[in-house]
Amino acid sequence: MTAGPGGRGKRGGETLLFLTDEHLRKGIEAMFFAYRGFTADPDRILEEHGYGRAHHRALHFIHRSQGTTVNNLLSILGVTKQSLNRVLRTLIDKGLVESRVGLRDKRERNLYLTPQGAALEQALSDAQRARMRLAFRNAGPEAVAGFRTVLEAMMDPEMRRHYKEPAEGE
Amino acid sequence: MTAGPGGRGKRGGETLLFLTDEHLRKGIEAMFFAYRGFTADPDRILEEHGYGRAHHRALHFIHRSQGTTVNNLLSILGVTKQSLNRVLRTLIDKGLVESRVGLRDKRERNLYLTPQGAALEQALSDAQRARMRLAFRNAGPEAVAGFRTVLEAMMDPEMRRHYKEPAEGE
DNA sequence: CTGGTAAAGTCAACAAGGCTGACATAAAAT
DNA sequence: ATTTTATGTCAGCCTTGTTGACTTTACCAG
Repeated sequence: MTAGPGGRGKRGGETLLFLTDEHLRKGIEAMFFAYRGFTADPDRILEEHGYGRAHHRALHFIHRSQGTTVNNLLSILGVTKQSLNRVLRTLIDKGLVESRVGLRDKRERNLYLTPQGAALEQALSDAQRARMRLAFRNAGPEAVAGFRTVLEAMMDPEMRRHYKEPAEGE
Repeated sequence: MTAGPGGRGKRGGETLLFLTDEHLRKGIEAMFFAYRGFTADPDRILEEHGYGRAHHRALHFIHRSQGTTVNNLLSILGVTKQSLNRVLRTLIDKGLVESRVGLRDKRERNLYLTPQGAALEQALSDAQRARMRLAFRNAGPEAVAGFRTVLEAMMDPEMRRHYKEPAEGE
């Protein structure tokens, strides 16, 4: 039905793409299985501490942009504030995250990792990076570049923005 | 504001392969954001029909290997039989999947998509393939090869087996 | 034939993490 | 002075994962 032939006669040096449904199905399954591997190691660590994947995501993005606001985190994570709040509350209660009243705007809360929170984030991302480092090394530099290029093309534009501008500049 | 405090410099041990922590972090975020895009389109369709992502996965792998057994599906999906059964039951009740008693082994159930199930699977994978096709086309053939190589290296070995041997040959 | 094992299905209870809706407070903006 | 914004919270619901216990049916080995 959807047997669209690849970019036949692509301009420039681009060779023709062989985009059969079968080819694309393999790509789909690759995403599925690889994502499982991608989350497996952190998941194991999180479980030991009684946290979940949602906590990992919050820790990650707070670490990436220390001092970020709740609203910014919401738009990156794409969940409701009630959902994020449940996670954030436990992180704050357990002393992994600190919430400081905003300086310019006192309605905002600026989020920071405490030393304890930074330690867990470190452990999680060490585990995740270890697997990715191995994968990258086995695949080689060109494959890595291709990997990044395709993933970026697969993002929603909104998310691509968050990806390319890690800062909370506004 | 882009650089957090104490950003562990770009002096990882393996500088030779440019695998800095920063580089790896970008890879991690690429996976996160891209996976969201990857599931976004099917999710929308599923919601209209009152199904969830778990139903999609079941439909996908039954489609891929028509006649597969419940046990095989369990090992691919990596969930408990109670969890799968809940999903499978609704798919069978709603007439999307047919469960036939095994021929060689009557304890087994061989799973097939009904015309109705095949139609939904088609709609879902059309949507998912459309996005992937665009991403592949924009990225070019070399990037696609790299993408596949890295993802495969990121899978757990067990899952790599399921990935490379789509049949249920055991 | 019989006892053990395997495949599938089911019930019950629970947890994580999404969601909606309603509402409260403080601070900023108009 | 009023409205809007940022945050937080309560309550309830849904999906999808988990454990544990148990049943039925069928295969298989002794």
